[in-house]
Amino acid sequence: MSVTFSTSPVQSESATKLAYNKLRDLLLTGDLAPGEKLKIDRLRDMLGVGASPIREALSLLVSDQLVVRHEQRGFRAAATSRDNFDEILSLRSTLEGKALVQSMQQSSEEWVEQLVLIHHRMTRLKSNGSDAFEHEHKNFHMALISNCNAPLMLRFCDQLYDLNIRYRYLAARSSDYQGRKVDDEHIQILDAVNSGDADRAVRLLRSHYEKTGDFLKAYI
Amino acid sequence: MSVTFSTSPVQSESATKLAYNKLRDLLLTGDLAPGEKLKIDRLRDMLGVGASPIREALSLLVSDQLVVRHEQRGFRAAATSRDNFDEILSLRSTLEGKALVQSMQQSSEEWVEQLVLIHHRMTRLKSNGSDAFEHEHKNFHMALISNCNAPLMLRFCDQLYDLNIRYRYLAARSSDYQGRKVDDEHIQILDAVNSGDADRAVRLLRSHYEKTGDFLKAYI
DNA sequence: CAAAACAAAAAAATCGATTTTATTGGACAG
DNA sequence: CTGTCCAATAAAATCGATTTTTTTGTTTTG
Repeated sequence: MSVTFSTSPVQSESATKLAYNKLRDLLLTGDLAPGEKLKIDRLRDMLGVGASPIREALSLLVSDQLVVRHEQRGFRAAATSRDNFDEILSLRSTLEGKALVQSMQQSSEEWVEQLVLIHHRMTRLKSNGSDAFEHEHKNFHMALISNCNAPLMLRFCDQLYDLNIRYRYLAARSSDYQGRKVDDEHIQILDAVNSGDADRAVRLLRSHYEKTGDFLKAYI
Repeated sequence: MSVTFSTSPVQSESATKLAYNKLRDLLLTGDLAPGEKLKIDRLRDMLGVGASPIREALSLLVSDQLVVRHEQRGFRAAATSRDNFDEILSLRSTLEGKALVQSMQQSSEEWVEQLVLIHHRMTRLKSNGSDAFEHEHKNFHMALISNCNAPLMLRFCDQLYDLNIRYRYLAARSSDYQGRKVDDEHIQILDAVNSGDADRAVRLLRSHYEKTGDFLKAYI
């Protein structure tokens, strides 16, 4: 396969995709606060693209549940609530538990090696809440369940992860928030996966979420 | 509260919502076939609205998993596959099972009465595959789990219902498809709900899906 | 003074036209 | 022939302007 370099070597992404990524980021970090009105013109100025890509991106985010649309009165950042947080946790527990079991049932050498690698990369970045760490942390959690061969479930888990992390960022805005030490738990889960003990892995994963959940609830 | 009739009494829905509803319908029934290219111009002509609402509606359908978007090469109706069908069934079983248990745990007089009413309306329309019946059938299944007080889960179940029903419509296009008799099963589930036996209700609901699933698999 | 009616402003929604990108169908070289 | 290159076409993506709807603030009326 030959590649031409006559045109730009970097695949320039579409304005819609760019808007989608930036908006999602702003929503997850809370720069666009829960419940906030999302005026097209303002976003147009912020992101430097036209109204059409903005509206398309917002439409994508509607089904991601990060944005709500009110007929003829525009878009808003989805609200947050204690109930919503609890539900996210409960659903993650159910779905990721199921996905982890399935992943382990068809475990493979490659998958486990991949997990170890991603875990290594994540720990190198420390749990300092940097964007790079957050990215690898999501990577790690998704990798843990990625071997389940169930794309729909993974898509739901991905969505739920994002909905969940928004609460973490919101908590981080609180002045007295201190990130929780979690790498011990990650290592234990990884160990259970490695030893093929699915029951233990799921139990640890759930406990990991419960602990993080209880910790975060103080800041909601 | 007073109502003026000086303007149209029917709240005219936005072009986007109209496009969304029509497109979803076309996708669910298979009029827009799995894998089919969805050209904006063609849809524009079909639905009589401009490109912007079409693109917005398609973006909404992307996250609904009924449409896939390929960067710079437009939209396609999501493909179907045996694996996809199996996964939908498995997820419905998990999520609706959970939702039904939660609904029953906080069961109320109103909710059960609502169920009975919706079941009545559904049976009156016979299981003849008419649009009206299909609508009530979805109503019934959603009502069954609607008391769970878990909007995210309901949203997932709604999505999965739609993904699932597409396979039913596709099967119905096969010349030798005969709809399955299902009302006995509905009645049994309703009975279990009414008697407060959650285990039995969930068992029956799952068996209902398994039977329908096995039946449909012959036509995939 | 409270509530309705209206006008002005702002914002959402939509359209038509333009720009960018991908696809198609030869023409040509090896 | 077979694959590469190029031009013509088709389609996607985006923009700017227009239309429609909602919101806001003011005035009028009972």
